[in-house]
Amino acid sequence: MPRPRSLTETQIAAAALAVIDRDGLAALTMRAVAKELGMGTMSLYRYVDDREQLEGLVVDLVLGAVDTAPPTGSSWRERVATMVERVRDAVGAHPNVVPLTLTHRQGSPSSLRWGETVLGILTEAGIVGERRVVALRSLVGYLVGAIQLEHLGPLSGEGTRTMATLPSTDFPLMAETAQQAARVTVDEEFRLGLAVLLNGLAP
Amino acid sequence: MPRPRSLTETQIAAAALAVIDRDGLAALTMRAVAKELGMGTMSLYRYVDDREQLEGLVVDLVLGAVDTAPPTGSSWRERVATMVERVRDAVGAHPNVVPLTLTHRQGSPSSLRWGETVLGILTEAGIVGERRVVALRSLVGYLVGAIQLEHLGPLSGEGTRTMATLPSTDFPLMAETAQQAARVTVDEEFRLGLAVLLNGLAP
DNA sequence: TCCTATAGGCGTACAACATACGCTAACACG
DNA sequence: CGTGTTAGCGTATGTTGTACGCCTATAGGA
Repeated sequence: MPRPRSLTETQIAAAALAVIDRDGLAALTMRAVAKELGMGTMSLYRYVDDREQLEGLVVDLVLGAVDTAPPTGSSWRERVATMVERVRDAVGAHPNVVPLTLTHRQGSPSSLRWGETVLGILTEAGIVGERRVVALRSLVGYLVGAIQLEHLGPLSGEGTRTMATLPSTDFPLMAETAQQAARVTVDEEFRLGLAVLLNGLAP
Repeated sequence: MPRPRSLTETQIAAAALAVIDRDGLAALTMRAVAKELGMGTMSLYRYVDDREQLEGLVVDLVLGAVDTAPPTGSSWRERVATMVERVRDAVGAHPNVVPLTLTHRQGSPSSLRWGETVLGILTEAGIVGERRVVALRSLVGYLVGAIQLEHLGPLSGEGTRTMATLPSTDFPLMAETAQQAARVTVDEEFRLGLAVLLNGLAP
């Protein structure tokens, strides 16, 4: 009976994501998103209660791109690693949204599906009960932290270079480690750290 | 020759931290901090270039409370765990600053001292070279991620309760895991996850 | 003792922001 | 062809970070 909506939540999230990808996270304003959609600013509020809700939609969109189907791989470690790396890749495709992924609680369907798949792999591997709780928690913790460090942290890219030029007298081990770290790819570091964690899950 | 400064950076950071602790992170405005210091708003800019720099001072203050002296403990794992938990405790004392700890690159002296001490323990344990790089990176990654989840994430506190009331038909393992997780303390989860990681570092 | 250079303190001003409110017009259904 | 509902939006408000320029407190030299 009433006038139909002309926009879907996905379209709105896509517009916001386009703004973020193009102009950075600081450029995410209600005005900018509305303009991206070709609407007036206040029209956006017909679809979204709040700026915070808009940010949530963006996170959902990015995380929704993660393939949550159980991967086919030989060992359970490889399969879990694949699941973790899928999230890393999805987020890595939109580096500017990284800060949002934390502020916004991920109770989204994508996150649930992802967790369900990972728990399935762990269960097949004989990890159940409290050990499974800790395993999932550790994996998510490492994933979140590593993504964060990769995109904002001191140990990656520019930060490593800065540390490598430290006064070696005050922090000799840090300086040495920074130089060694420069010879390791960001991808390798992520994978190797994940391997350490998976290794620690062994019975 | 000129008029002397009446405030130290620490005093400013403390005032900002007081505002954050009392009224939340959203209440951190230049006006609020200035009022907390009993000054006019613009006077703050004599000491700080930017709001971002002010946030950096707050993070430094919180992280500066971490004891970076090498702990006395039997095994190297225990000593590393102590170092990691010291950071968790320091940040946990001011939960509202958690989002700031990530946005702001930690090249602070406290972080460097902390890293140096941890690297020392790892070196004593015979972990050197690339393995040491990966070890430090994993530890920091887990630390950052776990803190984040603990304070903003879906797997802790209220989030767990929400998940426990999920439709068990769609996500049976997630629902089961959430119920099991409810019987594990947040502290226990953090420590056990850390133990998994440390276990994985074994040669 | 007074003078002066320097920098601290702050009032005002402005642009950008999120968002409340209320209007008008478009649509679906009878 | 009405009529009710809602989309779209113009206007207005309060809050934010911060540039600018004034006044004044202070320390060192005269």
